[in-house]
Amino acid sequence: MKSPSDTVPKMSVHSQRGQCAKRLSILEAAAEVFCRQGFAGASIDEIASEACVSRQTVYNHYREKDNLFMAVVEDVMDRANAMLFSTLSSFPENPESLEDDLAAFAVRLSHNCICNQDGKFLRKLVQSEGERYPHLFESWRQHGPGKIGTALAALFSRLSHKGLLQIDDFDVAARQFLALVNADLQMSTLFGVTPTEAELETAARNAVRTFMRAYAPPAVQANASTLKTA
Amino acid sequence: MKSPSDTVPKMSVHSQRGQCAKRLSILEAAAEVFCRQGFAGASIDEIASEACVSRQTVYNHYREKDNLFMAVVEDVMDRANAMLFSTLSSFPENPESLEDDLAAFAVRLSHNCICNQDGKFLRKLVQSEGERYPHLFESWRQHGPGKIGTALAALFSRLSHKGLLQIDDFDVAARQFLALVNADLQMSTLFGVTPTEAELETAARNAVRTFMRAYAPPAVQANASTLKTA
DNA sequence: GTAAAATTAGACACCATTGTCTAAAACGTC
DNA sequence: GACGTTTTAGACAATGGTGTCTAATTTTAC
Repeated sequence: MKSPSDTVPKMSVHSQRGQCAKRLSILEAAAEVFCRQGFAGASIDEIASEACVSRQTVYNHYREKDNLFMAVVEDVMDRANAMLFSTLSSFPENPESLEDDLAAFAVRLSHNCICNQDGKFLRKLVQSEGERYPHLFESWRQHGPGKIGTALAALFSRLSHKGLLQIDDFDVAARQFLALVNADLQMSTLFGVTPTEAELETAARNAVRTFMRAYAPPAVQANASTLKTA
Repeated sequence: MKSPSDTVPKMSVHSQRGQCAKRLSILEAAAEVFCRQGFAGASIDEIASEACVSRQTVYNHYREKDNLFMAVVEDVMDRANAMLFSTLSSFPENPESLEDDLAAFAVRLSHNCICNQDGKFLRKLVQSEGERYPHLFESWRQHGPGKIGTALAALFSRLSHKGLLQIDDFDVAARQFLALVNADLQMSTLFGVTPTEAELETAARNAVRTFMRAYAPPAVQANASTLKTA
């Protein structure tokens, strides 16, 4: 559809903006409604109304409900993926204080990838429709945030080689790190409440403290012990 | 409706058994279908057919869909609750080997309360309908398996007072224990696959090892350290 | 300003589902 | 075997959703 700009600069930015705005508006509303009501419970009318758009416009852009659903999933996954990469790139590879820096990283991870709207959507989605759409689950695991575990494992492996951590199984450690970060947030996230920044920090502190106690090398572990008993 | 048994022993056990069997069959099928399709996606026809019962019979017993749904939730919660209590009562209060016994307990917990059909149902349910039916979530948290954390905290507190563990915050430790046990299983449970007994045991071992490293008192911790380096 | 494209409201056929009703059949008790 | 209860199949109206169509209106491009 895209024509070379030299011959046909027909569709100006403005026109695309108009269409694009509608598309985005629909996508956003659809994500919201699908997340709230599930696929079967969501109606096109509701989505259209929430997007401030006529029902017909929805059909013009996305032919049918299934199609819209797929588009929403793809959109959310792309965004979540980008956010995940961006957050992972802030992993403390040369930490000043490993515990502090890991905790700060854990907060960013919760905030950007787990507790936000996209994270919530994907969790609900994979949980409720993952069995019926196996390719959805597979795509989530391989190209989406599901691979977060693998990525973290690689990062921990580097810290371990530097002698800052003492880890035997990086994949297990990565999964445990994630699990610990989630431990205090699960109640909130399950219910759909976004935790406050303070809650996020407390959860991260608790998680990292336990993680460090389990995986810090002897020297640092001794340090942590004295801190604990102090 | 119930009449005193001295005047009207009309309905014999047999007749009740017939009705009871139908009721249970419907309840079971409904749980299955609601779990698979969600509330909106489940149809009475499908439930009736899966229960080998006519649609009218479903309506005779449970008037309307909402009512049936509530009944299913209550039934599953009661069963899950009973199973939870039963499993918690097997917590190793006087352990021979704390690590081994905790791991065995973790396996029982996963097997009986988390990875079974009821656990899966409740997780999907609370995740997908918890926001729309707040009382459902509240009931899950207070009277259902949601309080598993609190119960575990009390048990850990006893171990801690005995000097077998060194825990500062029992609630945090309990949540972390559960999170660690789930860490390796989340992928499977999210997808809906029931993990094998071997996977359960590996997951439990990994979880308890990390938990012990973080919370074992100095003497035992030294022991674990030597084991680790050996 | 004009023409093309996009958007809108509304009507529409179609289908699935809910919940009711009825008459026949099956089951249980006595 | 007669009676009351439960179950069943099927028809049924009502509802709400999907997806299509059309004609009018608005937006955008030039």
